Amino acid sequence: MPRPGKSSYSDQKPPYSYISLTAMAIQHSAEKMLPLSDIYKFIMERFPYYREHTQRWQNSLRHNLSFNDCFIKIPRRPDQPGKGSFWALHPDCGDMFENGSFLRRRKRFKVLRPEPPPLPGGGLPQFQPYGLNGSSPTSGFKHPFAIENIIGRDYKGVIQASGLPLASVMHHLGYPVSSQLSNMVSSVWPHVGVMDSMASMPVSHEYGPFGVPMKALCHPAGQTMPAVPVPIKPTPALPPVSAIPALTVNPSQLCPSTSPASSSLLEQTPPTPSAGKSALHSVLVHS
DNA sequence: ACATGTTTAGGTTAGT
DNA sequence: ACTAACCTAAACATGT
Repeated sequence: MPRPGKSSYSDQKPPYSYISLTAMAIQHSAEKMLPLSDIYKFIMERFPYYREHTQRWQNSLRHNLSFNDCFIKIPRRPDQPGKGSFWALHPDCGDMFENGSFLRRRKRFKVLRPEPPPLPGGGLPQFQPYGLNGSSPTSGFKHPFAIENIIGRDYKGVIQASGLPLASVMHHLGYPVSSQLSNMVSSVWPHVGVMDSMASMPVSHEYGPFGVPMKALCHPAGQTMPAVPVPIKPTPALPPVSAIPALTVNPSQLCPSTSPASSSLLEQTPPTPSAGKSALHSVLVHS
């Protein structure tokens, strides 16, 4: 497998947004997750432009990690000492870019934060629909991947204080519970096992995503939850970084109006045949 | 102290 | 022109 080499784009600013640079770094890692410092390292090693003004762009990058729901934070296990958490890509973020442009993501549906509900036992909460055209929380949205992050962020205190599983809180709010979230957790935390339905979740583990204790993602022992049907769709995988075309031309040339829409990085093709052997590709194969 | 993470605010740019 | 995505700065909180 090709490995990224030393550098590309000389001192020019690469035609990638911070989101795509970060996604590249994460996707290129063996574990599909990286601590912040390694994301910095990946970018600085490959793009000399980012070896300067580190305060500026690293602040922006941290802002992107926190602000964008396509990135999820995964706490370290006790046997993984070090600073900060790992950052991973949300399982549903595989089609963020289209039309050959890595400067801007495809247009997304607007996600509205739900109003915080009363504590459990205080009645059903009111929530705003998200997605377009008033779609319900359980259907019609195209990019639902922000939801678990929002729930986990907004209701972390409730979850931690009550010991309720995140799935229970989400169910309480009227949200579907993504099986992909469970699958991702189990892939990152193999000892947890597969949580493939709300009715059969493991218990007694310490940590999980969102800074929530693992048990909060699982069923309290002895309790059963009503199963919520969740449509399972295939998760498009991000391509290896070697498949991402290097674009050395003016960014305005990156999105020819005649190019067919493409839904994943893997499907991108270089704008010109010669660009196929572009700077980034060449450094990728000379490690 | 410093790195990491969160949030707000304001400006810029690209797509429609 | 309008909107969404993006960039940058900055204040502040938290963790090591």
